[in-house]
Amino acid sequence: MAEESQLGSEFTLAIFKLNGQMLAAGEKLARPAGITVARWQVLGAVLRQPLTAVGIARQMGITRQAVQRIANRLIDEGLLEASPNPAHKRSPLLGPTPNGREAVKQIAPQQTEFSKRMIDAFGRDEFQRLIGELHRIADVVDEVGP
Amino acid sequence: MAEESQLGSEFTLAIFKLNGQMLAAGEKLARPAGITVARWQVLGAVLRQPLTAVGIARQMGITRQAVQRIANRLIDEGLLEASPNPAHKRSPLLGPTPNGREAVKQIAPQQTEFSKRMIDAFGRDEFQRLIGELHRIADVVDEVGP
DNA sequence: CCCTAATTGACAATATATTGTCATATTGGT
DNA sequence: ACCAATATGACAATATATTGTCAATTAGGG
Repeated sequence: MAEESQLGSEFTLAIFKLNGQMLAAGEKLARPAGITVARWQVLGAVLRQPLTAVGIARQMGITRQAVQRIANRLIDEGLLEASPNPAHKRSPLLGPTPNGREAVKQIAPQQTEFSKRMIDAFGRDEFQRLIGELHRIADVVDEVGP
Repeated sequence: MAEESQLGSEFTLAIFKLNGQMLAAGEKLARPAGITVARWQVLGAVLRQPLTAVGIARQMGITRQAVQRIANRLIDEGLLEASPNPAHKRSPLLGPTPNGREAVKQIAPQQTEFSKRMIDAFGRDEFQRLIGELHRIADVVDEVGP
């Protein structure tokens, strides 16, 4: 009976561990550019097109307040800028400044390097298969989650 | 060229998402017992035998300071107790109080239920295989990580 | 035995995230 | 056009985690 519980714990702890590893890897990559993983994610979200804070939050899967806080700091630091949103007076569109774009650009080569090493280690097909498995797991957790 | 980078990002974000899901699931399970996931993890680590704060940190994969902070609060709340450590005067052994044990016990049934639903959804063999994959991924990240 | 290393708890500063509340702006139905 | 419901940014309180520092303890080599 407790056997199921143990399997579930092992599963959860395995994911927590992976999260810690990827977070640590990300910090290591982002640090030279003077930013953190969270700021990198926010900047990354608006590289292609400006988004509102709420839009960034949706994409990142965290609360809008958390994004607001980071976005405000990025604006203070001159990496992000707000431009008027025709569709919403109180919710400006947020986009990267040249400095913000530069910071993300600085990280890119090492991030690509790291990705390549991962892909090489697993094999490209296998790596893609694993990503598929992760998505599938997320779907199942969404379904059966408490 | 940037294709590798994208695959790597997708992988990382999939793990971040899973982490968020399992964290949310854990909070939902732990809340009725009046504790959080982090406190549950700390209490769970010392159920079988008392450990020092550093020992708990090692098992949880976080820094000793983070564990200290949580342990101190758990002691304040009467869920954890320190007993003299013959092997180290400054580093007491931490173990659950009856109340602490009770809190964890309260969570167990729902956690087992959730685990069962996950196992049923995947199939037992498949679920175990996935856990194996997660461990394997962690090993590879440890090897090739930046 | 002694002296240097490493370990450990305490404390502080900082970063990330959540929940809750408030005031204002936006939207949608009638 | 109006009014209720919703969305949004600002603000505050709380929880988790990291890094860095300090003093006291412990461990290990000579």
